[in-house]
Amino acid sequence: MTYQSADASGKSLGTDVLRARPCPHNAAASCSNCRLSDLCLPIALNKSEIQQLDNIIERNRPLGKGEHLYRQRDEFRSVYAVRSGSFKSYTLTSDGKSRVTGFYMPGEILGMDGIGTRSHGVSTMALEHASICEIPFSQLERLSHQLPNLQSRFFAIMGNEIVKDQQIHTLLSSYTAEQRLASFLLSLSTRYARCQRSPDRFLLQMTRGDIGEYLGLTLETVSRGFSSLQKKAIISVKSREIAITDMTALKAILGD
Amino acid sequence: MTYQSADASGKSLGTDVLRARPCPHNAAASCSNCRLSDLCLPIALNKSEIQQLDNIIERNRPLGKGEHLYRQRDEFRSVYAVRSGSFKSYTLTSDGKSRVTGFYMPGEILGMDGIGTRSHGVSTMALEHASICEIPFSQLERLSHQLPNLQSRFFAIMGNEIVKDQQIHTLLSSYTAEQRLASFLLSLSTRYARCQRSPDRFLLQMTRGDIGEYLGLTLETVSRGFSSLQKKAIISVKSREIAITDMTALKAILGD
DNA sequence: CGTAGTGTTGAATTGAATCAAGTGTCGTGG
DNA sequence: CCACGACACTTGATTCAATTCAACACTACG
Repeated sequence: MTYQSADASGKSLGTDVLRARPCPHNAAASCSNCRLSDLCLPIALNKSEIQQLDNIIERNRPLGKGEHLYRQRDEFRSVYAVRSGSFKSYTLTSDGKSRVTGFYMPGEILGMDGIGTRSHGVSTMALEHASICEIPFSQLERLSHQLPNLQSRFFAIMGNEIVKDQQIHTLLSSYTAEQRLASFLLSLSTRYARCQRSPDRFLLQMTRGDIGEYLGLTLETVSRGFSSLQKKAIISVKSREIAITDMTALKAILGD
Repeated sequence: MTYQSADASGKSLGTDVLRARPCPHNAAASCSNCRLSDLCLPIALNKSEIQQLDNIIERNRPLGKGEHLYRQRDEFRSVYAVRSGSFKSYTLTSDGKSRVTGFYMPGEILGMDGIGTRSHGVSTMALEHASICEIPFSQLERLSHQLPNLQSRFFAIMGNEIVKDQQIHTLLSSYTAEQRLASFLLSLSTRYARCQRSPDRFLLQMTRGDIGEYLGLTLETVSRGFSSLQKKAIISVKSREIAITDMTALKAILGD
């Protein structure tokens, strides 16, 4: 289900913020008029460059909740920009358990795990109705070769991905359960803000189990963590709806 | 201290393997005759391309043990290829503790954490006498723009770094202390093999504390883990010297 | 020779996992 | 339209793996 219907439950935390402005599914038929263009691949490209990028992008049919964009071991062909909705990437461990490696929101690039190995190291699944821009990598390489700005931009995107991964490394190797959750919520908050949505009131599209698999915790610990943060009046939780009521305190949990 | 002197203690685990073939410090004055060229940046480049790459590389004076290559928040200028010796990258957390984000061995590329942000997110320090090839990034970008093979190669290197980081994410979020150690030793083993050194007999250049900071464990747990693996006759440990005596069993620890 | 850094091991403690029970919600099909 | 089953979530009790605290051994080096 999408956030709209969840909000329609009547027991929602608050106003219509959660219902407002779903990221556009069909609106943008090109990068030029996509309102995510200032946080996606096109940053730092001029009009004609964006036009050329546009030409190689394939805008496929939207994915339904639970549908896979690609699966672990699939041959790598493309990277993807999230246009609307959200995704999770995950691996299956040798004993069959799944581990979430990342969540992706509008304007973010995913699928870069296949670039070096030519095969995807993780599976990626839509967490809700979602749409993507598919960017065939061989064409992206060819175009990057013609447009220095695009090459630079893609190097930067990959560099940022590396930084993000290193930060998670640090988080997993030294934070307590509550610190991990605080950090997770803050990350969602800034990313929602980036795509013009409320930074202190949003709907989780993933389950407690997904969050746990991402943060190295069990779903019970995630649930207890939310309860505990709520008891401290730092957040307010109603099932998937989160409101951050004391941003300062939330940040303080990460260490003073 | 270098591995030579440690080996000279007289209580070494075995033969002269640890002493043999230190990765060359001064030998390679160019990529063309560097014996790491088949695992470093030059892979997939032809002779003339390697020549051009060579021209932008700066081969600085070697670093002594404990010296920094760059520090967190330093302006980003270059990426680096390890020529000899080994390095650790680490961050300082808000409460002053350090967390190791990676170890780097000959032929590996480091410093990519600065590409997106234009400033280094971690500090990098030599774990022993070591030498590096500095590759000024603006020049690398310019040259990549001229040489599609180099652009491809660097995309691949960054992609592999992302995959490696995701694997560590999985490791930290689901492995036990002993599994983390087993995985760490296996990683070192394959990387030593790649640079022509023994895969089952090597010297750790990092402290138990470093390993713990990398794997999200305390140094005591690392020490106990080594002792436990030794008791099971899977490895043999004498301070920094490691011999893997039962590779199959070591791999089996990671899950059947 | 003494000191600082590194490593080992033991005992006590603890934070999160596991096990378990129960509630709430949603979608489906009768 | 309601009942049913599947899932998601919460909370409590217990267990356990790793941390913390502590003491001591080894090595390297000024």
